[in-house]
Amino acid sequence: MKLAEAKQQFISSWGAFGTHWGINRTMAQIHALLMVSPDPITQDDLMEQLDISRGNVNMNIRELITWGLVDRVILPGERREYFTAEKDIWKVATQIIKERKKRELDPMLKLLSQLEKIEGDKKDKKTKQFVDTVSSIKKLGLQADKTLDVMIKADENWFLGGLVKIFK
Amino acid sequence: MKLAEAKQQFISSWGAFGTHWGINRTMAQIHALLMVSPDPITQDDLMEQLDISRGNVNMNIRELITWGLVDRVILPGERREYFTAEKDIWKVATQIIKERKKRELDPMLKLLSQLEKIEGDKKDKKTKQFVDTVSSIKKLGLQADKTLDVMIKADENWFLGGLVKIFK
DNA sequence: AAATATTTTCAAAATATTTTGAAAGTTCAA
DNA sequence: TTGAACTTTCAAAATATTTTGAAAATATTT
Repeated sequence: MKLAEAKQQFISSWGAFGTHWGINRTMAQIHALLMVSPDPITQDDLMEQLDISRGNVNMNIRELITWGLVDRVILPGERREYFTAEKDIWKVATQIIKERKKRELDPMLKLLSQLEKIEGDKKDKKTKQFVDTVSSIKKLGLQADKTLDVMIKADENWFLGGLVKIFK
Repeated sequence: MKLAEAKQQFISSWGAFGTHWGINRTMAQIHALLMVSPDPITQDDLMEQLDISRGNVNMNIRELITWGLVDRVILPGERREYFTAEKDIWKVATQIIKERKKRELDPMLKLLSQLEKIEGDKKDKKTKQFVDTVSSIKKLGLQADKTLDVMIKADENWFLGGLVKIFK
């Protein structure tokens, strides 16, 4: 397989993969292309290589920037903006974990705490099942929250090298 | 807050939550309702309580069954089918992890292995960046794969009680 | 076997999401 | 300050996904 073909496959699969994770296809594809591009590239490059409109590129690039996965780069003497993606995959992963935790896990835990405090007779079967379900989800969520915090703080080598041994 | 209101909130939030995870809103809502229902319920109950059509319920219930999160129950002397959800949240989590690993992680790792074997000069900057990116994603993916396998095999108490201490 | 109850299917309709592209906005060199 | 180069916005169009509901299939009872 040649580079061009492999690149296409990677971009296309990464896009499909992204849709399973609540990320839109194009955003994931832009991210994929930027990750395999050694040097910063422009919006026009992205438009051409992914065959999408200017507005689409602009929108999704900005979203990637708010996720902390892509940076704007100003090349000296150049008028146009260039873009580049974080290449360290560990940093990419922790960045994504950090953001999703903030956007999804934290609000969910907050809600579950509210719902636990429901008024009603604990002897009632329906009430009991509700509280039990909500509490156990919250418990698991809190655990995940702590575990992810540790992961975020840990450095790449510790994770890649050491974690499995601990788990074994 | 009363039970009815809390239940509504839980179902609705769980649905919204699900969409961030590639699960459709209705499927997540059905799952939520079944989780807080102490006894098995029918398709008609789901239709009424969630205000959705029969076909919709049927489709999503079957999907939940293939995910291993919901079971058909035949009550003795009853003609209609009833449905019930796994209530042990640890089992729910491991089941979801198991399925997503199979559906998403495994195929992705397979693809990345293919893409690594690209023909081309490693001294070429573009080729190098491509191989580096693909390899490091694969490495992280393999690690996640192993870690998740260990989690799936571990029992609930070990995870809920012991894991954090190890991480600290 | 016929009637009745229940479940499944799936084409069409409804809804939601993504994409486009042209106009408006911004920046900057001359 | 002007105008060319570039970026951003956003309403409308295109596309994708979800939902409906009635008909077909299946199962159960009489």
